[in-house]
Amino acid sequence: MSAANLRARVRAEMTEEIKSVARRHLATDGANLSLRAVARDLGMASSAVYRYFASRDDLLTALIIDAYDAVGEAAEQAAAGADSPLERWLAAGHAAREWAVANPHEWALIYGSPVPGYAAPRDTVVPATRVLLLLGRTIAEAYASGVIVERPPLTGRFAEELEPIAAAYHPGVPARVIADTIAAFFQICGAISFELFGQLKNSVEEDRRGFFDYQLRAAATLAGLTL
Amino acid sequence: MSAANLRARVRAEMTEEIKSVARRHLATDGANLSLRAVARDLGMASSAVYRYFASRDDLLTALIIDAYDAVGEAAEQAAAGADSPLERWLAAGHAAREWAVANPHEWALIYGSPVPGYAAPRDTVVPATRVLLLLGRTIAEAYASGVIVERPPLTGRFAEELEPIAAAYHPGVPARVIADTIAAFFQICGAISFELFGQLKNSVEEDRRGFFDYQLRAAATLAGLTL
DNA sequence: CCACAACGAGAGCAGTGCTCTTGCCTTTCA
DNA sequence: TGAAAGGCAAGAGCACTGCTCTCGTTGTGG
Repeated sequence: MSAANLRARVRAEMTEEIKSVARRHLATDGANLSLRAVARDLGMASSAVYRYFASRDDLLTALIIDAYDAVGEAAEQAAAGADSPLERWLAAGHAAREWAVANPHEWALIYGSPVPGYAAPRDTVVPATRVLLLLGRTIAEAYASGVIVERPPLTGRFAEELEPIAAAYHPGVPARVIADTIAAFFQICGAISFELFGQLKNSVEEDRRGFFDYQLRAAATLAGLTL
Repeated sequence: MSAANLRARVRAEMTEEIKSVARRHLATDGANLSLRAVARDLGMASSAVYRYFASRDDLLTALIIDAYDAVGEAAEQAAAGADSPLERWLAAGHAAREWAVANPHEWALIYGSPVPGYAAPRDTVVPATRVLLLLGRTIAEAYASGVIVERPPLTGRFAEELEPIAAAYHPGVPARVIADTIAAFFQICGAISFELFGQLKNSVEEDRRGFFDYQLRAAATLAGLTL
């Protein structure tokens, strides 16, 4: 019993340790981290790592899922402490950015260019939607209490694709509101990525949080939240 | 004279050919393309490539500059054929997206995660700003003719960082208008990246152009353009 | 015409992901 | 309790990588 659990526990600890070291290597080598170097850091043969992850891509998948969950968790935690939709929106956005600033390479792993030759397995789909769903819920709640700006309904073929999704995740909320939330989400992620990927160099260098706050409020307006 | 040009011409052609093959490899291997494989495709020794590019990063830099110029050129061309600010905005945006869809890996190279260990040299700065500057000019022109929505001026520390930049590139245009244009630019790039990086999977699959058109108009509103 | 620089090829170094074999040691079950 | 089974780590090995160095060759400016 406890003996049987020993193996499993050791295995789980080892798996976590590998991921932890891999995350450190992510910071210097990005997505093409070296499995051999990770193994070296752990004082084990590279082949031994394959007992825990079938391939380097499998290790990456694990890191990706963890990253989605971490940023989702951070945003949800922050949002839980706010009591108006706008405050929740701002709290979630700032939390996401702060997590990204603290873990830039993990952000790049999930919102940056896809790793070449790497196809995201199904396990990543659900964690990947956490932040967007949180924003969606925030807007849905605001819509229910009538503080979302009234706008004409969606037109065009893409509306037919978006409507079932809107109905599934946020029943009762018009697809138009969801579309605007998605647009706002794109803007937020774009802002974070541009900052992290160094595209803000030589422009806003000091007050990046303030700049992001401005962006975040613009996104809120875009989503229909009345400031 | 003509003999002197021979070497130079052959060198220029060879350089272009290497870049061309490298661009093809970019499509399958992304930023960690193999210099050796490129050399093999060209029927030359890998060491010979080093006569043209000092390192793989140098090759990447050349590709990055070309990519910035290509998307900038595409957007400018499209914008030139439009005669109202809104039309110019939409034309530039769609042109950028279409270029990105046609050259997804080059888009990833310039707007995706930074290549680990790669520091963008100064040569990339100017081409990198072409699209944003085009959008800025479009909005500045609209502002001059009075069709930009009037909004309160910027506040906060970042405003002081943004004002000199706004004044330098678009004199007479308030920093607030520039900030909103940047926000719109972030949203556009975010929308393109999300589409290209596969994050739209299982949502909008068919009418992506229509969806992007919606995003683009939302961005225009964000920038203060009256639809 | 000739010294020189540009050039291509090949060998070589240190590193990579991944596989396969070998031996150890824990778990499991008769 | 003892033996079969299986998880596990290690090491060798394969084909690959970026990059350097050396060595002949070839085009070029003085």
